[in-house]
Amino acid sequence: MTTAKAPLALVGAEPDDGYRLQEQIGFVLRKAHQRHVAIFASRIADLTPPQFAALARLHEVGEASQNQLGQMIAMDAATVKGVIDRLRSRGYVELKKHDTDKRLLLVSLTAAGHDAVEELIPLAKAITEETLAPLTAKEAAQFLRLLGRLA
Amino acid sequence: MTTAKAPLALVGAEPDDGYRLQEQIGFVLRKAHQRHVAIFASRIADLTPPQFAALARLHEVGEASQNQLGQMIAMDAATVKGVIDRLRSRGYVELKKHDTDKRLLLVSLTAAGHDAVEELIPLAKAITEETLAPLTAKEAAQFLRLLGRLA
DNA sequence: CTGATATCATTTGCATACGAATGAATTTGC
DNA sequence: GCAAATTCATTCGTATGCAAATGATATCAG
Repeated sequence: MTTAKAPLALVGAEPDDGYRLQEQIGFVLRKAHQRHVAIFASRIADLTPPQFAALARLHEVGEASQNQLGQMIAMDAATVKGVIDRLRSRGYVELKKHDTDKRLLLVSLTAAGHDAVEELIPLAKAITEETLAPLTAKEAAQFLRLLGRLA
Repeated sequence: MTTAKAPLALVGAEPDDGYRLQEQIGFVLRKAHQRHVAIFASRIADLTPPQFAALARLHEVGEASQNQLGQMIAMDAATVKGVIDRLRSRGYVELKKHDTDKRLLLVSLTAAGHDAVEELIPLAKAITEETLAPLTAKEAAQFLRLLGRLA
């Protein structure tokens, strides 16, 4: 039996021993996300990515209850409420009660919100491009495809 | 001029018009990260990913100042402090002042922290595997390689 | 040596993010 | 029809995450 504490020139058969944080998907995912958020902030200073996601989705679908919107942008009810509150205080969205179902609070873009989204969409595309800049076009497409399967 | 509001059976030559949140890297990255955190929580209930990252890094390097540790796990000083505080209140790490440089606060694992990391490392590997499960081994390797370039 | 700079830890304020609890309103099951 | 289960919005508590300010300490420049 081998009594060596550390493998000397190991033959590639002992994958269990080393643990490197850099190889853990979560750690790298977190760092990539951080980098993206920084790029976003440098180009769109007055909105956060979640806020923009809410506006962009409302621009697509027109109107939704808070819960529905949350599902559409992967946010739980508590988080959505905070995001919508802040967007409302800036005049980008408005709330109104549903006609028949008194539980629902419908969210929609104001005119200002609509204008803001349309102005920001080109910037958002540029942000995606800058985030993917370290990759070639082919790699970026591959990456987006795989990332989509993990999300 | 065309007055149609929506393109009817468009020929695939108009990439500028559509904006789909699903295609924005940040949105998908955020969702993938959320999914990973959920997997992590289901397997390691009593630590968060950042807390585990701090423990794992200390396990690698032995001892570091708060700022150094922050750089090693991509956390700013304010965030590190909170994470270390919580780990300390659980007895996983301890702090001591640097001998000569009175500004530095050195962080290191306690015996309990050391044991915890070694127990959790196999679970962390399983978490990475589960997160990458939607991909084949080849795709996962490719994905990790590309993600590393973006992080 | 000393004033300017830099570094470190800390604190505050704001913004996600989620679990859990709550009360109001709706839908289901029988 | 009506009790049970569900849905919705809200609130609370905890945990990142970052910008900015602060005070203590160290280093650097001249």
